[in-house]
Amino acid sequence: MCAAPAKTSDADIVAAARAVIAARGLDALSLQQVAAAVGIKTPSLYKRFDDRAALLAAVQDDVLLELARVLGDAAASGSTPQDGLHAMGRSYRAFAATHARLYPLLFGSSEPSPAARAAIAPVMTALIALLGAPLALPAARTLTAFLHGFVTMELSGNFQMGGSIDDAFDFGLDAVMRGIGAHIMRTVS
Amino acid sequence: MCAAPAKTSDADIVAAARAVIAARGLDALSLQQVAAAVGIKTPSLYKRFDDRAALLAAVQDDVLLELARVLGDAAASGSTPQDGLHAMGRSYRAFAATHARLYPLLFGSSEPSPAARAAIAPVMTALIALLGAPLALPAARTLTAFLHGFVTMELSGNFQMGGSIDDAFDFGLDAVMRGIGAHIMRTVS
DNA sequence: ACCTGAACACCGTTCAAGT
DNA sequence: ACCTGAACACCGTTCAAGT
Repeated sequence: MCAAPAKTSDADIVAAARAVIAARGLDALSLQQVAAAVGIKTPSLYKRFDDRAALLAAVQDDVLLELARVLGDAAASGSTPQDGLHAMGRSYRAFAATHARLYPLLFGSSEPSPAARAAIAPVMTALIALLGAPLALPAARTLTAFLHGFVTMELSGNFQMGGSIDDAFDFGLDAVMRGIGAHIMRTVS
Repeated sequence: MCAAPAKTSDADIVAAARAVIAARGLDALSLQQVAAAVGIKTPSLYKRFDDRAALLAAVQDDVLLELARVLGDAAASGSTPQDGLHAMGRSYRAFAATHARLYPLLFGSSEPSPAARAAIAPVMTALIALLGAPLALPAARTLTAFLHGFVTMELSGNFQMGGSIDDAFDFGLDAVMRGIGAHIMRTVS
């Protein structure tokens, strides 16, 4: 029933694709390189992944799961929800810097994935503890929008007016955290 | 000296490329389509633009100049710097929604362009008036990071947890504005 | 069941040749 | 000066054929 033994595996292919993207960027990824890296020919990839987009989605999941672990660790490192959120914000930026060429992949596709849910879960948990359920969702969107926007612009070189980008991030993270907190103060009073 | 009269112009080519991207998206753009739209053959494009990237940069400039005008109008519509900034934030999101498939082009390249400077100029002016020069730069980066991140995630369909995205944007813009203001209050006191 | 060679329709880009 | 035909080196994808 198995005349041709498998030369590789789904996980090997994902790892090879991830390595190519990490080294040369998403645009430079070709299925030929991935196939060659795992020792098969290009058409064989289609036995395991529907198309290029499906392979990229698998790599995206792989990276998102790693991000979820990093953010979970950061959340656990804080003694208060505020501390945890601050640590997650800093870890997020550090993760993006470490995986600069992988990062654009994270927001490429739009289908809801368990990996994406896992990545935002610790943020939601901390915000629910801090602000309560009704405000946690818009607050999470505000925080993730800031983090994603900042990191994207930083990695793309879009901060071109000089000054310290580290300082801008610290300023911005503080401002967003305070803005979120100020809002609950005002609506509660 | 001019044996072959020009069938088209740089501006025509940029307009055609912009129209294709607006209709079908950046990934679907091919130089063949652009050339056909202006009535020439593909290789002729290389007499006017170095390569595909140069053409995209020209389209990016075209869109950025339009954005600069929209933001300038919004800034002028506010009677206070705060009002102007709020209006710019809302106009920015509206601009992105109207030009959804063009928007990803704006943050693609990283070379500093006069058009990009023109687009952020009204934001910087309002923030200098509001916070003073030293804080204006990190505040501008915080605000633009939030706006760009929010709009990117919204357009990519990355807000997948239900709830009103309009409400989240209003909440977030208020929070960021308040966070920026709160910071100056604290450092000034 | 997994892999491959060959083919298809497309890309961006170059360049000698036309007018 | 501007345009074109032909060619080049690449893509992603399909499919019949091998084992």
